[in-house]
Amino acid sequence: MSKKEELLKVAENKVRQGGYNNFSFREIANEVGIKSASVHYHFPTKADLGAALAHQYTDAFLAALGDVDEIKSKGENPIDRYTQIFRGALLTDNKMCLCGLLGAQNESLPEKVQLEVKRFFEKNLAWLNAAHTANGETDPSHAAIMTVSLLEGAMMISKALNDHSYFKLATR
Amino acid sequence: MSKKEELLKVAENKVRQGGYNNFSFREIANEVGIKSASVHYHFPTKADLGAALAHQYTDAFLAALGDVDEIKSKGENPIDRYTQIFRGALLTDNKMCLCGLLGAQNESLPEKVQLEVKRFFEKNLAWLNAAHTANGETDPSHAAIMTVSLLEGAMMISKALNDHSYFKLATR
DNA sequence: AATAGACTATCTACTGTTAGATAATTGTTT
DNA sequence: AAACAATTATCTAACAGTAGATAGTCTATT
Repeated sequence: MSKKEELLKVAENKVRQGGYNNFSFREIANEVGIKSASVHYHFPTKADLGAALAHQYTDAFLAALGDVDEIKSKGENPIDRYTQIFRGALLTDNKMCLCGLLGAQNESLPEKVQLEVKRFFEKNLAWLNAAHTANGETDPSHAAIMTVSLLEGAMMISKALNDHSYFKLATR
Repeated sequence: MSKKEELLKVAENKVRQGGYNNFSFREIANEVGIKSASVHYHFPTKADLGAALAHQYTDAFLAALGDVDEIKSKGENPIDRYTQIFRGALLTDNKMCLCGLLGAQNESLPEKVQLEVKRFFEKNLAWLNAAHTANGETDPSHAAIMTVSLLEGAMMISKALNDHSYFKLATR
């Protein structure tokens, strides 16, 4: 793994724990074994790093989701798949959704980062819309916002109460 | 309004925009017209201020909710009341729920603050449990976590997309 | 020779925090 | 009523630590 990739990985964990201000160039540089000034070679500004982080996260998330039609053709429910990916993020990593946390603190973020967070949710809603449509829902766009809201909210509250059983209960 | 109250008000707005790290003693001192050192007279440490903030927010929230039985006796639905209070927080102030944002970044917060955030959600769930019970729900504790998750999540996503119509759609 | 990727060294601005002083008010004792 | 003591709320000044960022240098690999 390149230093650049290592930096993103380390920063992602920190942001998912405490938001955009929860990492510094010095910290992540130390953790991957380079100097803080060298981080600026890969990411000119902190906003660039934050934007790259959210972009990469979104791409990985969409890749994990896969194609709605393909899921349907296997006889699976895409909404179950979606829920499982959220569950994995919380239970395996014990971390918030990166873009959920960034979205909540949206107003204080550099514009570059805001745009990437927006992209995450637009792509999510589009995918969920397609999924609910494929499921024959009468109001797929309503169902889409309900699904993502419930999951992000349940994640947030499970973190706040430090008890994942709340997430499990909400997604039962 | 006393300086102490002013400090809390100003800090609350900043935290609701960008989280716990989105205010400094200097900033809030400037905004209320005192010196940063004087803030420490009212709140020894930043953790004390954060905890006071969340505690006050919770108390005000509970006061606004009122008593479930009283609401029922007027023939109103307490869940509608609950939803309306969230809606007001988002549409009027254009701000996140304080404890929602803090809950999301829980891991990075001082323990004092974590405890107050936990209190917020425990009190909310208890209130919602009573409300759903009064409404005759078959599984009130499940309904309670669903309600608060959906509202917090919808709030987060509306902030992320900078479009309150998503909240309206989710709470239709 | 040129580029990539790191380095050293430094900058300015800001962080929470503390010490110590001051003035104004309030309460208590003479 | 006057004198003393304590409390409240603020101030100035300074601290050590951290923030993101920049300029210039070195060393490999291409």
